[in-house]
Amino acid sequence: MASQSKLPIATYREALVSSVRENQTLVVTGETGCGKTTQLPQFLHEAGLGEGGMIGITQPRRMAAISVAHRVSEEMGKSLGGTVGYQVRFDDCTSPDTKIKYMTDGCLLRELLDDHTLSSYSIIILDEAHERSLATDVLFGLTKRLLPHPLGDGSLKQRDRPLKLIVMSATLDVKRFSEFFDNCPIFTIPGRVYPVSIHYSFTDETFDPMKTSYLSRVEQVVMDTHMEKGPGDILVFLTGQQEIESMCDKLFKSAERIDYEHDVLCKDVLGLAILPLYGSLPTEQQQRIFKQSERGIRRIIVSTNIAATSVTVDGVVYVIDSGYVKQLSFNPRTGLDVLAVVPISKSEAEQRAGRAGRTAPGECHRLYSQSFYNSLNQNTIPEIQRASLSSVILDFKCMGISNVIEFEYLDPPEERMIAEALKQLYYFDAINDKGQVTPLGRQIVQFPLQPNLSRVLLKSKSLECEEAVLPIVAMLSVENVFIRPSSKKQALESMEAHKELQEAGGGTSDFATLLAIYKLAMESGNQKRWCRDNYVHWRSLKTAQSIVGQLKNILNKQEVLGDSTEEIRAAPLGERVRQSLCFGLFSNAARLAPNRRSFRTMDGHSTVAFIHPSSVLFGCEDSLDWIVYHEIVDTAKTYLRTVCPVRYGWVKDLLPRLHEVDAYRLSDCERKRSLGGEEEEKEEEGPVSKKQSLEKEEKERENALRLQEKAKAARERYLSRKKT
DNA sequence: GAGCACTGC
Repeated sequence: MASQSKLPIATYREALVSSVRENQTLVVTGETGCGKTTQLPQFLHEAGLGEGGMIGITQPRRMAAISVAHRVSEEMGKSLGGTVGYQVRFDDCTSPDTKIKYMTDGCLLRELLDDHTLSSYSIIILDEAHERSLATDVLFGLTKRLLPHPLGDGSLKQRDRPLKLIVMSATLDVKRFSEFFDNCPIFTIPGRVYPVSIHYSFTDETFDPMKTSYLSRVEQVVMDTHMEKGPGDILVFLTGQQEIESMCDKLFKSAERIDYEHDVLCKDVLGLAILPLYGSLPTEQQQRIFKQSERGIRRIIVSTNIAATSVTVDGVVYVIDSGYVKQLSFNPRTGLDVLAVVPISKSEAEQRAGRAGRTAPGECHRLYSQSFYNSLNQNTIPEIQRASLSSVILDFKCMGISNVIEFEYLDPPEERMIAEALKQLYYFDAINDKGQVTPLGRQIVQFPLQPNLSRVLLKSKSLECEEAVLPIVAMLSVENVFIRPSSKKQALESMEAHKELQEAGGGTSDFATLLAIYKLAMESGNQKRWCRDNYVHWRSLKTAQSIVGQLKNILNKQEVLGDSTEEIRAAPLGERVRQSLCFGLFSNAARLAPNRRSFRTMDGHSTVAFIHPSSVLFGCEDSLDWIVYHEIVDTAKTYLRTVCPVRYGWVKDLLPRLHEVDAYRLSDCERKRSLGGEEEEKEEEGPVSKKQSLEKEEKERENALRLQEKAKAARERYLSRKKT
């Protein structure tokens, strides 16, 4: 209790409670560490505000939901799972007594699918809203519908008592949240953060964003900081695993050199510990970050963006910020996911700098110039505007939200992103050509999978091969299972090991390899050891195992029409598995080109692509004809990853569907619905002209961009001439 | 002949 009352939020207890009491919606803002996440739910509970139902608090991450629930139950002196509980995937720690429930945003979204009015909650708190995760953004719009008119749209009034909604966020961009909820009040809690001084390592003259030599600059700034500055750990933000590993090597070498030349470096700092930090790092190695450094040892943590939000590193006084991040975006024009290195946003830069001021005043060194900073976007583009939306759109359709274009988004995605999602859903027969959800769509939405994988799984049940397909689908939905070490010797060893696993799968398809890995690991006496010996990520495999269990439960509840005839039953298991894969992934079909090396995709884009070198079928192109793939990635070339040969006979009846309906026609169904529909005679003419006008718009946009580029280049040429 | 940031159901 003593530590609790010291939190900045304690002073505002009464004011906060009455604010919540008086308002339908409220935005609460305060820096990390002010105690809002742990204290506010307790205040509300103790004030009796949660009597009509639970107080639900969403978090973007599992770890946060679990650990916060632990802390709060301890503070309240109750056992976890009673008054205070949590729910994350695979782990429901709640009971009928639970009054305060911490959960992931994804979990609440799932719950909303079964209970459109969230009838078991009296208050919903959307925490960490500034992070703008896809699920939280969707929850913004969905919960708003539950609020009484005129705030909500009045479409859902079935709740016997109105829901209260609280949005919690760091201090940035809070006004927008309030505006979204009809200018609801904003409650600000002062935080406890130390000042961080900002230093730009470049001037405009010395900084060239096109030059990627910033790694050597990183090394120099880190070593300078180490040599010249007082105690405190150094946190370096880079973009990816490889970059981090090579930077750690570099730093290690130059630290050795300096050690040799100077003997003792800095009065208070006797040595260095150089620690890499990124998501796929084994958990034990990540744990080293949580341990405080030994006295006199300075830690240099070289990290991806994971240290900006997900992992808290204590003791950091110096932050070195590269200014870049790796970010995944979906390109609706090509249908490709692109993982690219892009400049961070201003708010991301602030977030990184803030990591230096958690325990003492700190310093942030930005490896760019002031004007580069000025040119950055204010905020990162929210995930909902970057991600593929097919799952979210299907969720909407199943919740009875018929018009997904007019839905109230905090930041609406581009219409072509929505159109692309509708098209995908139509391909899978999850919606019909009028944009209405089909019975298959209602089944697909039950699974925590990408829609195409749900379809694979459902087909496998009707072909009676789900025991083999379940692990495959699970393995496809976890992060990459193959470990690729950076050292040469180990890299060779890992390749040998992976070759053997491909052999074990029969060498026929990459999906078969995944199944073989799953089976072999399960059969081995010591899974962890087996994984280490075979260069397979144990963590991913464990997750896949849990997913298999979860999917099996859901699949058992589904009624699947058995189209399994005598003939099908007589077919070998491998055939049936491939047929299931083909049925779900047919929009990812590709055909061998006449050059007998490359493939052309059948998704309408007719992209030229190659089988990825890591595939078991790499080098066997000549013997193939039709394949389906799980992923298409644009790296050195356009590659198809995880592929499987299929028969033309399996795809030929499915493929026409890829050309049956136009994405914008589906969008039109959405728009028509918002007008009240029924304008039948316009059906023929409307969509075409709409499509044309959209194409025109697109063209105009492209032209404008091209002109901008041209002008920019001309200006740069001019400026450089002027300089010389 | 490659190279995957981070979450979540």
